[in-house]
Amino acid sequence: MKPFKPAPPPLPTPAQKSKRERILDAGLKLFAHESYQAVTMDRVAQEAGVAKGTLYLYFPSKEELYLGILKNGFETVNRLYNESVEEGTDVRERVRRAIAIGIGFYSERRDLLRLFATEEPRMAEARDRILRDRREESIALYASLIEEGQRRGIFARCDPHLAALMILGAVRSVLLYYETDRDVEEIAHDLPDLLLRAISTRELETREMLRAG
Amino acid sequence: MKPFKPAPPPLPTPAQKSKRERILDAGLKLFAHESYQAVTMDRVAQEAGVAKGTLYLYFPSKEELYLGILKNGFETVNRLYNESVEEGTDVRERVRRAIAIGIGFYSERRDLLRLFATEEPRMAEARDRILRDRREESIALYASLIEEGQRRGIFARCDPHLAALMILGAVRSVLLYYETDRDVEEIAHDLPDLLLRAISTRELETREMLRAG
Amino acid sequence: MKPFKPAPPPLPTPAQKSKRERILDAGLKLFAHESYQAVTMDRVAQEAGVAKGTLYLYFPSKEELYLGILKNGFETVNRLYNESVEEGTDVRERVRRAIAIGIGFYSERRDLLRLFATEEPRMAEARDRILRDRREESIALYASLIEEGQRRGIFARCDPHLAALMILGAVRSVLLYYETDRDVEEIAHDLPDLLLRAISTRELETREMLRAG
Amino acid sequence: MKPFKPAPPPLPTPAQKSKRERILDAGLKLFAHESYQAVTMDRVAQEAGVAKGTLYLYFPSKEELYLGILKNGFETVNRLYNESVEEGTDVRERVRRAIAIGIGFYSERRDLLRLFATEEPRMAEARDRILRDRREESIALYASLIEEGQRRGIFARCDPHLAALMILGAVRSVLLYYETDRDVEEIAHDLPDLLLRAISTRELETREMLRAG
DNA sequence: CATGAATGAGCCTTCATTCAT
DNA sequence: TATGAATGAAGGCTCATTCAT
Repeated sequence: MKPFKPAPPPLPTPAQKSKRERILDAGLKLFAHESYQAVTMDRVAQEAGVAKGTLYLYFPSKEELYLGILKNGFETVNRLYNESVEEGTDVRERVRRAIAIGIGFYSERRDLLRLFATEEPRMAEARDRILRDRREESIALYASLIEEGQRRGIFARCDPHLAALMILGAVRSVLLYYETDRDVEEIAHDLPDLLLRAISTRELETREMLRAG
Repeated sequence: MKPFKPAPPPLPTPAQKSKRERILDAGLKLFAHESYQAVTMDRVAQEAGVAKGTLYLYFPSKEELYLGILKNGFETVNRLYNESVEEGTDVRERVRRAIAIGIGFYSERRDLLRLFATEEPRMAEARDRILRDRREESIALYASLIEEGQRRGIFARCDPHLAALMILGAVRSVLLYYETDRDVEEIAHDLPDLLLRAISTRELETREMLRAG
Repeated sequence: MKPFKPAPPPLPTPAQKSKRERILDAGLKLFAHESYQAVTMDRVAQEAGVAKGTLYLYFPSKEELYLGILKNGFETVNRLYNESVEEGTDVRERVRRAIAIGIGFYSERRDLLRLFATEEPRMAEARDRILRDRREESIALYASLIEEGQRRGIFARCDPHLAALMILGAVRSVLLYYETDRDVEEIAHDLPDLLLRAISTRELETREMLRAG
Repeated sequence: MKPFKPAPPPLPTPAQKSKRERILDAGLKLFAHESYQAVTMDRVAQEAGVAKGTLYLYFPSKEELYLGILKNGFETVNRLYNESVEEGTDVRERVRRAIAIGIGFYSERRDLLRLFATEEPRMAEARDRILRDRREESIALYASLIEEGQRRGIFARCDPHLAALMILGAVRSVLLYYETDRDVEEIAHDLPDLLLRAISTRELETREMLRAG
């Protein structure tokens, strides 16, 4: 998958970032590629360019550092996500956009994706809860969109919860494992297509097909 | 999700199993629920009912034990999977069956599912390779089925690789997170329905709909 | 033991005290109740209401801070002790007064008592020396009083050094562990009685008893 | 103070002792001379001639190791003390013997003495409780002897609790600080003399003096 | 084959001390 | 003087691995 924007806007150089940000960045980079236990505080400190003790000025423990990274990631996601959302369009378009935004967003933030996607079993109560909450939020979003579409006769009768899980799983899977040269924009177009066909009523689909020629 | 078969065929009791099997079982049970690093050789030994030193008679290291569990799991999967496959039916039916078998199989083997689904990042070269190989095998299976269907005009024009990832991701997602009272058989029916609609040509679908009434 | 004076004369409020005094007070309070190593410079600074760096403006190290507290304590003891001493009375009375003053003094200064009484072994050469010097000073005081009494035939023949240690140990023990509702004044009367009987000649004692009734 | 027995019976060589005993011995030696926090597990291990991990096979934590040493010490004390006690003699003799035994016992076990005598503030709830219990046991012993003596008219009217503390404090003080060339046996004779005179009735004393010449 | 006591490298965390402001 | 963020050496504890029995 080719990244959405080959050249991201120049980020502030490390020197401009706060220590806290440097630590969060360093942690994200490491935790995204290695298991919780495999990442040592020594290496986080080294990667962040600070002394080990400094980590503990900002986070009381490794556990809290990890959770801090997670929470920080979610805040980023939510902020950027909310900026991208447009209301008012029809349900099919909103589903399409939700999927496309997700793909575009994470394709630029591989580390965040890996962090969230990692199913590290029972790392900690707190971590599990955060991830679970996040997941359920997403499921609820898709499920409610689907229910709305069903009420309007646009989406076929099916278990909205099941369909929502299908969508989420498909997106995750493609983001993590789709190794290809195709542009992200294309994927962000094709995958929603596939998924929308799965849940749309035939009637509508057929009509669309006819319209499209 | 209600389990497929409430009473599985009586497995050999621990006493009848070889030491190696007891160790593999114990390891699976533990690694499925806790991170690699959180599982200690002490606890594996205790769970298996053998002395710690004995583990090293069968596996040269913790790493190899983990890989052994993984490999053993795949052998089980492959053996049982192959027993279930029936050739000759049409492509749509084969896709449906592949999905349904996957759901049925793993819904009875939660530990195995968790072990495979756990994306423990970069635990080790070897481990990653095994999981990746496994995944690519599955992708290839679905992709080739889809290509076949496309050649026969049953499946719509789409990127078979992308569609295969969609299917795998959807199945994984539903298996891991679909918390419901519905029977597994129902899920194993509904999810393939959704997924097949995503990839089937409209013409066929419409015809089917008409046929179905 | 009930304190000697329920309401001590109003001490200068923290605001009036110099930084150095505030640090010494804070340190005394903490070191009296926790081991040297358990007291952190952070907490001393917090308790004193100054920044951590400020501690190092007044004391070059934690060790020196501790010694400073010790020395300051001894200066206080000596100053107040000297104020209380009255010369000229007979030996028995001077022994009695020495004991009583010690009891009265420390019963009002529990923190100081705890600090001196704490036998933190080998904390440091310097500290040990200070405490040892202090102890030997006290021993010498009592021993010389006893010797004087022996010369005058008032005290029985015994090892003055041994008797001095007995007195000091008894006072320390009672101050630290005598948990009772009796007034300190009573203790400061009864304990010297006991100790004086231990060292006085029988003849004298008997005579006194007769005199007392 | 010259030790009671210059040549103790040949102790089992380190090789004969169990690992647990070696660890307890090493710990006692270190904790007796340095504060709890100043003693590192590394040094205990080195002193005991075992690897650091081995300590944790026998004691779950440094804290428990310390308490183990304390408890072990008390068991030793109690066992040997009980062996030395002779009943039936008169109260004065029993007090004298109690003191003398204590002096003799600890003069041979300086490390144990230092460990018990160390007033390390608030090291831990558990430790404090053990030492306090121990102390109160001793106090109770002496107090009850004194009360018995008072009932029989042998001891003078005084606060038995106060007198008990005097005795304990005196013994502690002499054991810890009496640096002299005199034999322990002599001390073990002289100190009880002093202390008994403090609590005995004059009448009796006078009679004794007359008897003695 | 089987055992489990012993080992010691490695990690999280603390805290005395420094120094730029 | 005063501050407090930053440092990094050191300590308690874990656990994979070994090996004598």
